[in-house]
Amino acid sequence: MNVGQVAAAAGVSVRTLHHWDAVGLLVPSGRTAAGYRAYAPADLERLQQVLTYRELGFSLDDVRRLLDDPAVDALDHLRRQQELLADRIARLQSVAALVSRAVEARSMGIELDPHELREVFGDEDPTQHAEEARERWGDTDAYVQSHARTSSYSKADWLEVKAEGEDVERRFAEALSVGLPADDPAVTAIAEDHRQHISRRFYDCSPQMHACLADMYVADERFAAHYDRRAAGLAQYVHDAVKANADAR
Amino acid sequence: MNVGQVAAAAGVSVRTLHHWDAVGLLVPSGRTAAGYRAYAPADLERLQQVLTYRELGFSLDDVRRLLDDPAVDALDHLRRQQELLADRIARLQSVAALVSRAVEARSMGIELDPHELREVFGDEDPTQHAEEARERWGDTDAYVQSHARTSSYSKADWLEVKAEGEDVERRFAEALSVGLPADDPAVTAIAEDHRQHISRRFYDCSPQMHACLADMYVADERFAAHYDRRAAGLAQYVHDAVKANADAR
DNA sequence: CTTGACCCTGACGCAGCGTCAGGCCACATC
DNA sequence: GATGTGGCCTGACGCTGCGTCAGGGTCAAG
Repeated sequence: MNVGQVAAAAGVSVRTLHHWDAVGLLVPSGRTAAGYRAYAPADLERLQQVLTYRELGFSLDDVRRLLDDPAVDALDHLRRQQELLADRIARLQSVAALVSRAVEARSMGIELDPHELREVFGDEDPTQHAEEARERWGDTDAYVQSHARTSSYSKADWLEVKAEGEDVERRFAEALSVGLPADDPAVTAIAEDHRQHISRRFYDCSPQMHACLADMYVADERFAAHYDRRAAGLAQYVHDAVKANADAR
Repeated sequence: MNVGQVAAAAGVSVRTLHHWDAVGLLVPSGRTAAGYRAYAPADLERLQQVLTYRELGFSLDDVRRLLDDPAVDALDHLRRQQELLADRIARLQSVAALVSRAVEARSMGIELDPHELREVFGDEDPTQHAEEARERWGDTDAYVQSHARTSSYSKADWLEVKAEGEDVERRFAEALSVGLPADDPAVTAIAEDHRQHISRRFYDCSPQMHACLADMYVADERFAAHYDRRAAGLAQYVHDAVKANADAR
């Protein structure tokens, strides 16, 4: 096979193959009389491994060293690539989950601490963070579902979501200001509306899950601050109302 | 604050701050008499945002535009970031699938043929043209819908989708080879199946939209080449069948 | 007043290619 | 056999996001 065909098959440019040849990463095993590069089947196999390692973010130099190590054979490479890919995918998924959380937080008017964002991208143990995230958010299904839904929301959808959230909060604040106890049926009804808002817009939120969220509203400073900015003690009030609503169900 | 302090605080090099100054990404709001860069609190705030966006993989140019354009808000960026992450995850998953197949093939002593390569890395990979697709169709409802659906597809789903597409193409090719005219009911029926395949798997595709797609199948070389590789004239044939089907509806 | 740790502005280098430029091959068509 | 047309070749320069000197001014302490 000549460069053009190989490039098309591999989804890279001819220039890229030239470059890989020049740096000794993938040197075609033959040339035609006219000097055309001729790629043999073995070259294509190496090409596939180059592509995979490159996809994984290795530098060309690293890839070359990996593939030129005579102690490691093709099958070893493939197995290693499988592991690396699995790690990488898991890591990206945890990043995606974080971004989703940022989107949710944003839609409620809360800015995520950039510090927190950076934690994920730093050189920390990815599994550790994934566990922590799962601990905080309880259910991975909720993530997946939330992401699936919100990723198709238009700007207008987001405005609606925000308006709904606003409305619920306003009603909570009003109930608090007129002195209704948090377990009053009128207030737990607002909590129920809140739960259904989440279920409709983000993910199926059971009363138990909702109670979990409520805990976070007081435990997480940012959420607490968000509510308390509207009215002093609102975070605790919402928490109590949600708990009362969950108990009633 | 001067460069050294800011660099230490932010965990970047002084050279990096120089660079960001030079390209207008983060220009300190003051200079001392001696020409030393003087960073104000507002500069540090901007720095935080730069760091965050940079971690998220935006180019410096993009970051500058994001921060300097008051019309776009952070929510948009986060959502865009969600999409990019979903794309990358999907891509890595398909690479992982290929590697797994390569392992199986290897352990059975079978060589992997170049066609397999193309499936993942080449022009038949469904995620490969994601960037271009966004550029061309990013604003359309169809794109948004398609992305929302496909982002939740598993590896197995993709295999099904591909098999369905394969089947439709095979039937078209067969109809062509036995000499059926493109507007024969048996052929427009295949076109209809094709349309419903798209509607089920990607986005609601009206007959009109389908006709538009058909135009592209002959106009866009890559699509044309894709069909014509299976059988000479197939792109045009599919185009005609789809048009006839659209007219009949 | 010196010393050493800062700061400044160029300027070059690096990866991993994209993108011409200039020229040779291959195959089809007139 | 001439003439396209398109693919191949080898340079060579450009780009991003800085690292890394080089040559020189500045500041606070001793």
